[in-house]
Amino acid sequence: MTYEDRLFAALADPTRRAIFERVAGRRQSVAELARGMPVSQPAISQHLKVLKEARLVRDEPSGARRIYSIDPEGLGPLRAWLDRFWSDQLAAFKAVVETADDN
Amino acid sequence: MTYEDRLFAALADPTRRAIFERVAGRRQSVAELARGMPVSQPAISQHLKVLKEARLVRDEPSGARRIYSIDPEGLGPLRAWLDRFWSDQLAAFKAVVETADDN
DNA sequence: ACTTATAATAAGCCATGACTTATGAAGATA
DNA sequence: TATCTTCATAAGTCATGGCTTATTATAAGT
Repeated sequence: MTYEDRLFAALADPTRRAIFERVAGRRQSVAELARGMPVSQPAISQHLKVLKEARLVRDEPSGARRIYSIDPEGLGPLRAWLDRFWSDQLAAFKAVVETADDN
Repeated sequence: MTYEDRLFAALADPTRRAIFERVAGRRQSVAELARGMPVSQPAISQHLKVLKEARLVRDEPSGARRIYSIDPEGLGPLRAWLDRFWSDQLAAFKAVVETADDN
């Protein structure tokens, strides 16, 4: 499983994406996340593990708690991938599709 | 299942992403895709169906074949989502994380 | 008309993944 | 030390999803 695979897979689950968005909004602990979401604490921990392995979040101990925050560079590869299809190349391709019709 | 969910889910599978990338590179038929990939034709069709429902590809009949091409606007929502965490906001957040340490 | 090519769908199999409850480890607090 | 909180991991359940082969429909070519 490549790094890119892990990244896309991590973002695929809605609950996990919600966790990521919360963490991105404000760094917080596991219990705090669990309180605000309709799943158990272990579920949260499991999601955080996946997000961490995809380098989307970092964690830092703070006493008995563990504070999770966004990893600023984690979305870099996603943007890089996206940019391969966006902008000029895509616009050009779009034009080709609309005009030409060679079979 | 929301539209965003469908988009992320569609991109999560490596095989499906490979299909999308091929189609983005050059519009082609199902058989053509099947020939170049290590899965069966029905598998390709199933993936294309998911990609189409996520609005990532379009299809157009051409005789007995069906030509699939990229949908230029399909990646828009992904970029929109990404931009919510990128740039200014993320840079600012990164700075906060690195300087402050309020628990 | 018959055969071939193309592609979608149906049905079934199997691995993966998202969740649960139970438990244990590590720190904080009395 | 004893208790409470916090969090990760283990184990088990269940649904989903990606694949296969089989089949059908449609179009092309002979």
